[in-house]
Amino acid sequence: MRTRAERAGEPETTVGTRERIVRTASRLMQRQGYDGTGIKQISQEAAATLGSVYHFFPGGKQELAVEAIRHGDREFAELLTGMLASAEDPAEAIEAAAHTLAGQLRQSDWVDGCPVTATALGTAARAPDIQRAAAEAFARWRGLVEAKLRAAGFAEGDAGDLAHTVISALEGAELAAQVSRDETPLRLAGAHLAQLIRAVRNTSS
Amino acid sequence: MRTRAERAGEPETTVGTRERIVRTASRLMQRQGYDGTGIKQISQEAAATLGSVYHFFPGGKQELAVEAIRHGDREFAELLTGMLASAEDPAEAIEAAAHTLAGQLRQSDWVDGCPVTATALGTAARAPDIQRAAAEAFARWRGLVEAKLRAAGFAEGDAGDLAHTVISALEGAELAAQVSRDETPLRLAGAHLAQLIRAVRNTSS
DNA sequence: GTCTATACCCCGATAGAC
DNA sequence: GTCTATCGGGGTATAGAC
Repeated sequence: MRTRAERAGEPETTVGTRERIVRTASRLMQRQGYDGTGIKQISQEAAATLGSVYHFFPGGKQELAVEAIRHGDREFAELLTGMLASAEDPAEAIEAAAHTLAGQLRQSDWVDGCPVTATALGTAARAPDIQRAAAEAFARWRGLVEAKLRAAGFAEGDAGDLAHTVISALEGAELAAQVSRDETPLRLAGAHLAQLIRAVRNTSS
Repeated sequence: MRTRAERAGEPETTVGTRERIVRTASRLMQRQGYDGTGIKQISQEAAATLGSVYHFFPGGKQELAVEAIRHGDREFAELLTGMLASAEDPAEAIEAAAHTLAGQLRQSDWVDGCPVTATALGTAARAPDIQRAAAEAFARWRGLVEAKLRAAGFAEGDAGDLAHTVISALEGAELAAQVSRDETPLRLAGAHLAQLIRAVRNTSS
């Protein structure tokens, strides 16, 4: 049951148990993956009992993973929205976003990558719910990039296509940066995506 | 101990136990990740006993994971070499590679993605050996792309930078295609990478 | 809603015969 | 090199008091 303050959307100093569990699950699965994260670990780090976890998530670990991915989805969507607003020119904004991601990744000692990839990878075959939630996250992020390009005057087809590649390249570059513990892939992806966006703009004008 | 035929590099109809274990581990971890794959499952599907696994890999699951990643590394390097040789123009070759990857991914019902990503993700913090093996794989693949670009006349710096983004974008697009069960991300990444390569060629000439 | 206790199973790893 | 048996621990999930 949600608290009154949560229903009203009011700010509160302490977070409800359910939200604490979701946030902890999202953070742990982002770093350790679905199978690498135990429900007991989640309950302990969230300062909740095992009974509370199954009270809020009777569907068990799978249901919790879906909520964790949705949480990461919203979280990254907010971050991306802010990054895209940092410059009017979409090429500049995307390049700035890549640099921001690189900085955050380095700051976490290369452990906090994409908040849905690690959870979704390896579970796709077993858990369609998790795969669907991850697909929705990617689609939402792509929609944000597409809107930014449309606002800058890109045609509908070009904007949608470019948004696909922007998200793919950022995902892959973050992955490569994590694996190699080096922000070079993200820096180069940002520069090349900016160049690509400008090239598409020139060909269609 | 390797068999005489293996030492001599001769073809043989049956594969040794050690190689069978490595191949099975590589395939299973590619689909299920490190924590999602059990040693017992590996030994069963490889038609080997648990004792044989620990005989060949006294370092246990971690040592086996490192060998599985190295196997996937070599395997994909061969595939990539073939794809890059499909056209003289690197832009055409990369786009063809993306289409080939899309076809293979679809053929596996979206489960056989990158052979090292799933294994490496989530274990980087715990197992430096695995992270290092994954980084070496990415570096090798990047080297192959860089050599292709250099052979086509690209300057050293441009070739290295582009190779980074080519690998990142292909990785990310394969990930996105897997998650969304749709080959669109790979198709678009191929087309955009070709466009980017041509744009860089024109700016430096 | 929260807590403890526990059922039940599979995990990685080892021992030692053959 | 191969095989079986087993150990100790942790996994998910449930039961039921409070």
